[in-house]
Amino acid sequence: MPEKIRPRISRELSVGEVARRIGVAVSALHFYESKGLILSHRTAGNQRRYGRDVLRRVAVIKVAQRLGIPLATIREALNTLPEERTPNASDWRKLSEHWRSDLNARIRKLTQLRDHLDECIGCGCLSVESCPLRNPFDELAETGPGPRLLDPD
Amino acid sequence: MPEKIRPRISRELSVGEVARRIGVAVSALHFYESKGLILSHRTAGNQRRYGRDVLRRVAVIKVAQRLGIPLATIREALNTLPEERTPNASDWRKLSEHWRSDLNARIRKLTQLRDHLDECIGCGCLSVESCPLRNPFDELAETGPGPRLLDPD
DNA sequence: GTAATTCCTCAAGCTTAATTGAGGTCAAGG
DNA sequence: CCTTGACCTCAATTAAGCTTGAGGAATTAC
Repeated sequence: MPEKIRPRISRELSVGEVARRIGVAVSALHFYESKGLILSHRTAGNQRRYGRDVLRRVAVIKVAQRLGIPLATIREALNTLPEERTPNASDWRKLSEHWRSDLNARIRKLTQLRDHLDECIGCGCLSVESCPLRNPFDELAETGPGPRLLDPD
Repeated sequence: MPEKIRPRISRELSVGEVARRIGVAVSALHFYESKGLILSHRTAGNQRRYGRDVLRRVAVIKVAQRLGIPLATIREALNTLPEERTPNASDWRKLSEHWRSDLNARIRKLTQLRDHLDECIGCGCLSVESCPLRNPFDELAETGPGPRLLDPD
């Protein structure tokens, strides 16, 4: 046997390849693995090898982070993906639906804040009870009854 | 002189009073002071005393934090307020204007992200070059030339 | 006058999302 | 064979925004 199958051509990826291809640091991949967001198996020499779908997973992690979702929450969402098979388009779509309502809520909140900003900072009403900017409970208003601003979705 | 003017009735506030009235921890007020976001003077016994406008300042700090603005940036904004007199409605309004464009940019970004979410996570396009979700440079598009989504302000 | 609060300072700890470095191993090319 | 370069683990460090605790002083309440 003069030569093994060359790993460069196999569909398994090393940590450095994954890092280069999706533009994250190797240390970040180690970190994501330690937090349970991605999985790898090891070669005989204890090096990580990833299946191709890790590229998609990490891409999704980066997108979710831009949405402001913490890693722990991203991990939970990723854990809803099937483990027994490679996730398909429909699986990924479910993820994005999950986050879309979250995103809509956040957009709504920021929009509310913006719309009250001048009004409330300019005036003297910055009290927790009366001011829509200060009231920490308008979180509730987002999911509970009451008026909705923008994108009731 | 049977009794000093009672500090409770004076317009000066102790750190605990401020904390209770605006719903933050005393330690947070200490922290804001150490970071230069608020000022106090001291009694003969070295205790902090605040002018009334600290209530407004801290309320504004909390609102700005809900907008996602880091304390260092909030401090810079607060430093544009006049020191020689108590800030008036117009001074505060300038602050809110400063943050509004910031806010609009953030809302725009989140909205873009949302609009591409299904499309891009569902499909196979999550590459840094081609995908609007993955492209880290669409930050530039917000301040540079090119199409604008929502609220060109 | 004394007990209960409240306040003071300073240092250390917490969380998130990583990065950096030390010390050592693995793999590939010449 | 031997030198790079990529990889390994583990511990420490970073930054933001605070909180917690220790040890002690000031203020208020009775």
